[in-house]
Amino acid sequence: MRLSDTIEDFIKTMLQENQMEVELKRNELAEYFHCAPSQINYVLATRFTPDHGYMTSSQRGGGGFIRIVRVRQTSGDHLSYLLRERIGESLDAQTAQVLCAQLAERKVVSLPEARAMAAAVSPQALSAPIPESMKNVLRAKILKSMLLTVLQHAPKEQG
Amino acid sequence: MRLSDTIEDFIKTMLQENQMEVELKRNELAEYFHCAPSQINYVLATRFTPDHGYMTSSQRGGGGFIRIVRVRQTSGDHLSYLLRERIGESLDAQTAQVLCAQLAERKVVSLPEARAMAAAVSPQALSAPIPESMKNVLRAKILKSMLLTVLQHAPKEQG
DNA sequence: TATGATTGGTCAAAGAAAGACAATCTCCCA
DNA sequence: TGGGAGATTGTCTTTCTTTGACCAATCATA
Repeated sequence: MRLSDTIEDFIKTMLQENQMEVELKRNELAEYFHCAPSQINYVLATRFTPDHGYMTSSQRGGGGFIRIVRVRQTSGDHLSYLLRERIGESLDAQTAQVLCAQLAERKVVSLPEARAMAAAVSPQALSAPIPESMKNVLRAKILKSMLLTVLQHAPKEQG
Repeated sequence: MRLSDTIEDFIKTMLQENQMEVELKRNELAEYFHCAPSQINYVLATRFTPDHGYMTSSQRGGGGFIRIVRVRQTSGDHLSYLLRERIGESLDAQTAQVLCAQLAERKVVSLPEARAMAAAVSPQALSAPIPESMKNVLRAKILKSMLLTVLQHAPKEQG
């Protein structure tokens, strides 16, 4: 397994043990995993972004730290956020996969539905002789279309 | 026997020994068979396609791999019929909608899944400045991709 | 209040796979 | 025997990971 994945798992375990919020020391963690400190930043940048459902902040200097918080949102809010703000007119394949995974994790849609959505906007599904930019536009439309359909048939949410 | 056939058999044996799912290293396999790494891609492209009932994915960079998953066959090779004959290389919007409805009716997929699938290949989802023929090709690919993914995770069928 | 120690951040280069694609090569068959 | 489909190879590109050098902020303390 890749080091970055190991570190990712380690942090996620810490999060679960600490009410989805954790503070860590970059240098300590790097030493623990025998890696460059900047590798920690790499892991955060690629696996703990807002799209992944996390917020990070940090403080330098003596007693410095990195704080990671799992963001909570009601499923309805998340859905409208995706439709209104996040997806937009164009969406690359990678981001699309991340967003679909989050839909399931946040229980906005069921796991099978999330899988179907991810499949619909995967690189394989859209492999065709058209420019990547056009594929990204299609991705956004396809995903929105599916989300709207889910929304239409979703059971009404309790206030 | 041709090398490609040998590699094909090798992978299929691996699949049977590993619950129809396997991860391999392209370079390792190429070295094992004393061939160019790209030959592995050739084997995958010609013998492990969605039409053949396989889904592949991969990861580049350090610790990279290629994953191959065999989708469980439905009775009487119904899946192969759906992929090859019913969907084929191209599918117009109307036929796609009918097909999705049928998939739900015949319990090949659940109703929410069918809705998502229909939404993904609707005219609205694919509205873009590309020729209709291209859209139809995309429809077929998108639908196949979703169908395979859903069936791949479907509960085991009773004999 | 300056100053040095203590952290974390940024960025670019190096390394490690896999993908894309074109150029050959083989083998069969009309 | 010549053409074409399929098979093989080589090369260049892209993507992801790891590392390291240098920068910026904060704290402790003189």
